[in-house]
Amino acid sequence: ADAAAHAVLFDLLNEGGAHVEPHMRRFAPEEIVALEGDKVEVLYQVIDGVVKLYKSTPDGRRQIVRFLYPQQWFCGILWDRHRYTAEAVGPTILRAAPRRALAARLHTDPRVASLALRIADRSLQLAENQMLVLGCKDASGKVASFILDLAHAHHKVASQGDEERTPPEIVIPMKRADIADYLGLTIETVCRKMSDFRRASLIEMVTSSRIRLLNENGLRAVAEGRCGPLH
Amino acid sequence: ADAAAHAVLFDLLNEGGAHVEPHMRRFAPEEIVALEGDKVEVLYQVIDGVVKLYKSTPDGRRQIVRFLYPQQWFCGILWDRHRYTAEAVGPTILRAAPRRALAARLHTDPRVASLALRIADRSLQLAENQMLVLGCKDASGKVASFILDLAHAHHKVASQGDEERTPPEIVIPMKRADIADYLGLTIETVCRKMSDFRRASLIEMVTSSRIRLLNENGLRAVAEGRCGPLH
DNA sequence: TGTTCTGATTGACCGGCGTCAATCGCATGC
DNA sequence: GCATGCGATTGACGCCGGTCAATCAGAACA
Repeated sequence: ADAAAHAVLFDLLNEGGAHVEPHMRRFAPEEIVALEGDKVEVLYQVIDGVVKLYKSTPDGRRQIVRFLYPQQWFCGILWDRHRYTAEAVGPTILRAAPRRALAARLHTDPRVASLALRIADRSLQLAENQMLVLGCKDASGKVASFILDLAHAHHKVASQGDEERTPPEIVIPMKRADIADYLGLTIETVCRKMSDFRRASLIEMVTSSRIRLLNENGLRAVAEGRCGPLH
Repeated sequence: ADAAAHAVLFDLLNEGGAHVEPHMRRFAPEEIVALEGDKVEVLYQVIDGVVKLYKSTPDGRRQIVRFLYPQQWFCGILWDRHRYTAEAVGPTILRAAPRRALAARLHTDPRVASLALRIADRSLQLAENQMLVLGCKDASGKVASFILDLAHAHHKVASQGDEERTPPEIVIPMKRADIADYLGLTIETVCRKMSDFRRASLIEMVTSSRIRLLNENGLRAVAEGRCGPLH
């Protein structure tokens, strides 16, 4: 339902009088898409890959506010300047649309405003959920929550040989440092917790960036704090 | 600029065909305004007092997502159900408007959609800033940031005798437990940090709920992490 | 296939913050 | 005035997670 809203916005843009030509842009890993504080000239939609949005503190720390997955908009129609930096996690393809074209229709076309509202509201909901994770959960809970979110966002790759009765693989597209900056932890703690989960047979690590959920309910128990320390 | 948007929404509601009669409601301290999960029937605007919005975890912890101050909307036009609980901090007066009246005009009146977008976007910005605080800052930084936010939100009470050259008082309307749940800390840590600030002459505590900024730049240094421990 | 580099993992150590508990301060009611 | 109770404050103590450092694993490249 959310993905639908994101997909429709571009169609709206091209219909009617505004003959806008959105164009694709390709980004390399670690490449900056937009810099915090820069003017917002262009809105992006993720076509393929993942983008991280982060704010930096004066003392060099980073907080990743959100990861953007395919279909989702990097959308500051109302913003004069970017509130955070957008950076490609891996090789990424984005669709770009000039902000002015959409901003102009914001006050005339209720459908544009309504869709923008829906997208902003979805962003708000994600931010609120993340605040709960950041403020209430311990390290184990944070990492477990993150893995479960990944699993249910359908960013998984079905296991090729489906003959076996093993759960599908989950691809973790970002590196440990990004996970740490997203969860308010350090790289080392993220690693340790994932190793804990592996030792407790909650997950299986195919590679460091591909895992399998062996015990989803157990992981959910950890995420919700019901659960002692994993000896 | 933000307060203006909040104020205008009600005028929009009453103009035109919708003869809506918004009515005032009075709430006692700790009184629940809306419960997480309940249907959203009514939208509220704070007239006087402060409201806290919080999510609860299965294990009894709370995360206060935001404090609402006068003029601000508790606004889930798009929501089927409340995403968090709203509770009055002190004696509070709210103005209520039926959600249907606004939701109906969302898809026809661009001004309603545009204003709702502006409010949602502002909420998003506040949530993002709070994520930075929750994820990146230590206890001192969190409490210092909170005090500075209060100071600049103009919720201060000018000191009666203005003859003296002392900074104006800042009223802290919520109790320590609420501050703790907002910052992801415990009551004790909040107390300790405020005592640290007092001992370092960064603030003066007139009462436990009324303070004065003695050294705003020093407090900002603490908030931004530039600053050793306050011996 | 070997080299190199980046990222992931594990270990040792310790300091900040949570936990538990006692005390204080202030408001409210009898 | 005195009792009661809630919230704020301070102290003691222990553990989780940050810091520093070493090692491992896998990808990229010649």
